[in-house]
Amino acid sequence: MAPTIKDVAKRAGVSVITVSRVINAAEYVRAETQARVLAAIEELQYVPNQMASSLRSRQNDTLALVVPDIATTFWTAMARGAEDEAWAKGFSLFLCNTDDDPAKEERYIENLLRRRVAGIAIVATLNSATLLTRLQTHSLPFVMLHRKIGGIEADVVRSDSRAGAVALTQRLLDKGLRRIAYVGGPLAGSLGQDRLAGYREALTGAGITPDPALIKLGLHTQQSGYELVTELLTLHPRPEGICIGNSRLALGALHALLAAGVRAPDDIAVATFFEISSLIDDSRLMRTPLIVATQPAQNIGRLGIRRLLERIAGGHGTAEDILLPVEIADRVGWAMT
Amino acid sequence: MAPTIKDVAKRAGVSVITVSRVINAAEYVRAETQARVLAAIEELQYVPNQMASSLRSRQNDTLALVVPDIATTFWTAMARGAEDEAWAKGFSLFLCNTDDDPAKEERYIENLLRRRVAGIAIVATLNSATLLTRLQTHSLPFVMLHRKIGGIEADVVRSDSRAGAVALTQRLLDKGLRRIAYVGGPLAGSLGQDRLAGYREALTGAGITPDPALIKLGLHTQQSGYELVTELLTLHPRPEGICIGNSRLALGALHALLAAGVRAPDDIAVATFFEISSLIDDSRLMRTPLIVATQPAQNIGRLGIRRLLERIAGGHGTAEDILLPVEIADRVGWAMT
DNA sequence: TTGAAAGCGCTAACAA
DNA sequence: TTGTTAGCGCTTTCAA
Repeated sequence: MAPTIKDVAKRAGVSVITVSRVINAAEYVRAETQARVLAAIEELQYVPNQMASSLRSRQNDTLALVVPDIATTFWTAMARGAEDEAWAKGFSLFLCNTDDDPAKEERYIENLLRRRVAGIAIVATLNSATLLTRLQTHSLPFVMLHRKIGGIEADVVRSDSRAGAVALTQRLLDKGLRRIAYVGGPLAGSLGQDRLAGYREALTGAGITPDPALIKLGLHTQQSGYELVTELLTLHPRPEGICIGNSRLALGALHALLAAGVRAPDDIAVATFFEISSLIDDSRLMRTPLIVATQPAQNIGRLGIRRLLERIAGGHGTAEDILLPVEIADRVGWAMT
Repeated sequence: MAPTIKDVAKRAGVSVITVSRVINAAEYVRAETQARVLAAIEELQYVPNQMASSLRSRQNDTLALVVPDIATTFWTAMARGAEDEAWAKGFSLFLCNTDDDPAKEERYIENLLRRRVAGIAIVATLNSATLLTRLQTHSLPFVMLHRKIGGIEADVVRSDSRAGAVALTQRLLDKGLRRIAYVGGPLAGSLGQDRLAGYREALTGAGITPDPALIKLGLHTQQSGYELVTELLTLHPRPEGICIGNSRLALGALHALLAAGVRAPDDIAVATFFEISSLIDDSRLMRTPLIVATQPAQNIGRLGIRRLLERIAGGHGTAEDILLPVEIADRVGWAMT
């Protein structure tokens, strides 16, 4: 049986509360007393029981990060940023992996409620709304990362998709291109909406009226990217550039160009959001020159936790929507990050 | 204030222990009583307090995984396997990120001891020995993943480095090559030793006496790989093939070949262990055909947790050293996984 | 099938 | 500066 605070107290000839004070680096302990207690702790190899402490003090230094997949670079970069920040502030981070599966997500949230974690940072799915409401019912502080869910009054930390899409499209415009297409996923979430809006905004700003025939929306899949771009290639005249809203779509798009013998950027220039490197499985694609918008995944995690801790500390006020800028870069081949 | 089991009991008109029985799906509760309790739980939105339960019952369903970096694909693949297995068995997994920094590792272990986690799966560093002894002192079950530390009597789950090195070298031999060099890291850990041993073994098996001049050992860095291969290229005659023990060394090696205008595999064939994709930052390297040994990261995580749970359940017996086979593949360009 | 009492290991609140 | 008492929310043990 592991020694308890009582054993230490007995050994040091003091009361348990004195030991508690030493452990918690509290004041009002004579140096000599403290030394005796520390010696007893050392002799008994005593390790305080965090659960007991937490139960009594109602203080918990555990946070949770809920992401779709801990094996995807975008999410792990975020997790890394979150972990660093939590660690720096003396908190531990529980990592939860939902696979975007509502059932798994729900079981995790339930688990976190039972653990009485101090707060949750979550990459919500569209089905998360009721779960998040549940958190509010239990007054468990949380922030949303990357994805903003409508109807929920809570802090969000995400990249500025609209500005990113504007910048990507602008790069194509700067090359003198005018017929610029857009390939995106479903408009269900704010991400898709913002990116399409950014594309339109850039065109309008350049005095171009967005052409509905050049806007193709499908699923967030490689297959979809392939099909949508293949459709675009049948147009006469063909688009001169394509702005793409998502990594998987981009991979499909590149495959479609390859299959059609269309070269980027000479025939059609490609500008795309890109989050993940793990899907690249074809070295021919890696050499396609692209304009890429990279999202500050690590910073989203870092600032998300920072905001969460502010909430926990009671820094109230209205919910904030924190937008971080995306970085635009020309890539000769893919650069993995 | 969150409702407690007491509140539920009052509302349902039963004793707290009856509520406890319902929560824990225990027997000896009349269906009608159970229904009343469940109704009360629902009405109060009661969520059991896991810390209180755990404190009293001395049962903890939390495991920990300690890895060098949660943002490196090899470790996250392992984490993913570990998480899946833990989740399937009804356990939660605490993910800890040490950066291979002994101070950080120690703080984490201390943290885990305080939390009274049920067990730890750890990718140990060479400095971990005393920490692991500490775990044994506290009878906290643990398994080592990927790296085997000498002098510690504990379960290990890792890939079969020796067999992997044999297979890589054999592939080069099968191409009819005879002058095969080896580039590896320090021999401090078992990994480096096993890989070098495998290389020697394959050569000896083919009737070739390993030539000390062809064996170059340095650090686990890209820089080291560059330097060692550059040295190899000054030999007359030059080696016809190189077996490399580590990803970073491999990247440096490829740079060296590129700089010297040596083409792989025509001039020199390269066979290498490869764990990470995140370091690839040069598209020219990606196109180099290689023979690659891939380690079953996810399975290491999965089986590690499985073994850990067996330990926790009291499946005693002597410590096992579980070796998983590596997969050897020819890669035309890099395939990211 | 249900309940009362005790206590897991710690800290808050107060007293000395 | 130190100690006493009570109790955090739950489960164990025993009794009914």
